[in-house]
Amino acid sequence: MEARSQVTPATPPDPCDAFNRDCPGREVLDHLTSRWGLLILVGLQGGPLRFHELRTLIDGVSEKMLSQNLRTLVRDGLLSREVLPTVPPSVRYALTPLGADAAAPLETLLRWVKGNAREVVAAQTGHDAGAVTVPPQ
Amino acid sequence: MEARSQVTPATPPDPCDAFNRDCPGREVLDHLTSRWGLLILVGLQGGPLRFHELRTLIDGVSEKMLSQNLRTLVRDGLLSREVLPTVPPSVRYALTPLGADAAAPLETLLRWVKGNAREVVAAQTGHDAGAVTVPPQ
DNA sequence: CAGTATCCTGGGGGATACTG
DNA sequence: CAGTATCCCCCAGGATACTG
Repeated sequence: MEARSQVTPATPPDPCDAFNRDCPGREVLDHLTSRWGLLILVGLQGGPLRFHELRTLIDGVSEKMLSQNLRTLVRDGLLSREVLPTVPPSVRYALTPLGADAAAPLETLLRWVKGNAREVVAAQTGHDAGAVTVPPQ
Repeated sequence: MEARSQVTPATPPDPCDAFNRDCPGREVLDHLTSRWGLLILVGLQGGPLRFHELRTLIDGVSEKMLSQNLRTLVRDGLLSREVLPTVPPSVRYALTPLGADAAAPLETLLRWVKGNAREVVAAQTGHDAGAVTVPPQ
């Protein structure tokens, strides 16, 4: 294994660039940036939450979508799922170390949006106003 | 207004939290994290590109989707679109300052995926192997 | 409480063809 | 070259109902 010095001196073994269609990163990226997946990951940064707590936190998500996304993220190794042996069963979802790692840039993104959404909306309306295809006479 | 001081003393004027369903940030977030939107923004970090250059860079995108996403991002004020008066018309897309600002966290995310996609894939296969519903025998 | 199952609809998104 | 228009399929995702 260490005899491979001739091929690529210092090139990191990363053929997994999302700009390529066959890269597995495409799928991972889709999970991370899916509308609900992103909010789940970031929402869990404050600590573990139960199903219904997540449902409450993430306004507008349906049970189906929440459940579906949770399963995907657990499968991806980004979340852990722990069933507590209480009488009404309760399940606790938490970020794995890998998930916490992924959540960080997502939170940065979310914060950017929070701070700049209004500016974007302003740009939209400005654009719509300026893009008059039919100049008045 | 000040008579309502009992409710929330020092609430920051940011009702635009993407965790709320009616927040305009939801839509902005969708544009930023859409499969092609993200790659366009990050792809333009190296400098302006023309339509077909983007099409080549972003493997697998159709002309329709590229065009559609470009229009959306221009409208959002994240990209600029400049038509050059050449004989075969050429169009140059570039990040606006706002767009460059947004692209930064997206690039961080993309780099994370690039570095950790394999680990996620490994988690997936491990999960699939462990989740044997029908024990062999 | 924490889901799964089923039905159904809108639109994301690909392929192809045409235009300025 | 840089798109727009059209057709069409598939599935994300909501609503509702049922289960352990």
